Amino acid sequence: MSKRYYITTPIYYVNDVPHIGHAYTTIVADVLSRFYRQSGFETFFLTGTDEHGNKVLQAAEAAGKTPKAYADQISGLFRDIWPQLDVSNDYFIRTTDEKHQKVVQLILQKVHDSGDLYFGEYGGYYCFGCERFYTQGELVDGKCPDHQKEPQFIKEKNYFFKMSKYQDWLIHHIEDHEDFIRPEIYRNKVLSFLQEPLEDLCISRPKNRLSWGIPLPFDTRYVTYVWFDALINYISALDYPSGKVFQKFWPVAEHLIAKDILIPHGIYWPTMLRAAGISPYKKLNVHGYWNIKESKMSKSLGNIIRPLEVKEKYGLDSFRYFLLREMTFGLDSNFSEDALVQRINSDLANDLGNLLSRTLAMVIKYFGEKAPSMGPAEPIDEVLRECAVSVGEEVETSIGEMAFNKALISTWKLIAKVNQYLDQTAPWSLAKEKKRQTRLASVLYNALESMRIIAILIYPVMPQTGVEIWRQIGLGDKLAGQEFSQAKIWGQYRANSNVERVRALFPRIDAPKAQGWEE
RNA sequence: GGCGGUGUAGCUCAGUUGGUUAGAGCAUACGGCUCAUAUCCGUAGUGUCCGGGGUUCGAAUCCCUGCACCGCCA
Repeated sequence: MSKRYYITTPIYYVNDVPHIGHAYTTIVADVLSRFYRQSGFETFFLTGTDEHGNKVLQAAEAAGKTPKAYADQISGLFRDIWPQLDVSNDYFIRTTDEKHQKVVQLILQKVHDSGDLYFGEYGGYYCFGCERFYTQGELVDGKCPDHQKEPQFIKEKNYFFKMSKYQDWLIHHIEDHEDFIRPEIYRNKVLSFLQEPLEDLCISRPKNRLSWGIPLPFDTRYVTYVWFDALINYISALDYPSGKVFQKFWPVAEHLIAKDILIPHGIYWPTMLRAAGISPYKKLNVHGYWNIKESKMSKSLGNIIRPLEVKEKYGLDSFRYFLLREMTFGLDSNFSEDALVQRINSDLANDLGNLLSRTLAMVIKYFGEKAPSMGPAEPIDEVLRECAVSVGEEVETSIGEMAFNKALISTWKLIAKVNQYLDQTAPWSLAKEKKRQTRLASVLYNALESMRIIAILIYPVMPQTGVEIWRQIGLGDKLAGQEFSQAKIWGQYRANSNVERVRALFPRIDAPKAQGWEE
């Protein structure tokens, strides 16, 4: 079986503009797809927007627009931001796409035909703002906790999906597949949720109450509940049922989500797939939240981080590096400008940037832009080589485990090793001794060779920086085509390449450059 | 109220199935180098591992209990 990889982000709900949370999820997906592409996998990377439902309708009304026009606008914001963050998605799906709507109707019909949908009545307290029913216990002083409004008691007939029918199957599936939901903490949460009997899922909304949705194919008085609609994007984008892309990529599907949408992805979606006769996705990867100054990010606190503002101020690769280095996948992390500047100065400018700078400076000074060649290896060279090879393996393992911080820590172990190597071999001293020119060449070759490996290792996280290093050490512009495996083989750097010391990779940030967006 | 998580050096966090003087990075102090973005290398630390009790030859690690913060459910 050929190597394939399919990664999705959630489709983002268009009642909100892109913030750091969206950026994180999508950049992680980008890092993964770059890494797997680099490792010889045929990959498909999907993102998009979720556009139906009451909240969109309300936001549209508030903006004085039709829901479609409003959705077009916000969806456009998402579509346009990704290239600016070097996100290399293969496709962008919208739930208002005709192709998607048809698949939703197809699935609904299929599940209806097989008897897993039934028409029933439900009465309860309904908050129109939340577009959901509340139980008495959830209400605070009889009001919806989000909207501070009293929900109305409504009784209506709707279609229900027999989710409970698949409960036992799902429990067994999760128990039998250790990595189906990861990290483990979220797997346990889903399992504990499944300890209680599942209720059937209401999958319709009467049109007279909510018109902005996909009509049920078998009863046009109703539209589809947003989650039932949205989750299907993961297969409609692949041209389910007959698309070649679907055949190729669905068996290796991995979803990437934040913890707030664990239940729909961990429970609704696999049971829906089961009912529709489709195999479950392979893995659900769940990450935590970015807190801002120790508190939740929220519109009301006004502490929304705009990805493009961070990029503008500190550079894209610095931002991507920070996101991946700072968060332990699965746990919450803190975002602060101080921490970002700290990372930029110490990890990027001092360790990595300065390493490239000093290496190139010496090559040019002693060999005039023509990269030297490797001589006989001394013990200290062996130590460096072994470090590089093992770091390559560690990075590979860590990314496979979604441990991006560990992958970067390993890479920085190599960077530190090269700095130490230069210190111990002291090429500036060798340069003063005529007899030691061969050794001098060898030492600088090894430093350049290390930079070649480092460029490959950081490429998924920092594509521009990887390419920049590749270019400056004289290997051209084609880093993207390099196999990851080349990072684990020592001695691939081409002697006589024309090195070029263009500019500092990461300028130091001296003063607290800014107050600003996080206050 | 039920379930779960977290609480380790000034800061951010690692700590594998309980085992010798509890670790890393940053920040701090001192020393070295001078190729480099005043960068790099080396050395030095400091901790009632949230409190209390228990199991054990031995517990940050297991059990009970209390406190604080967080999350999910009701």
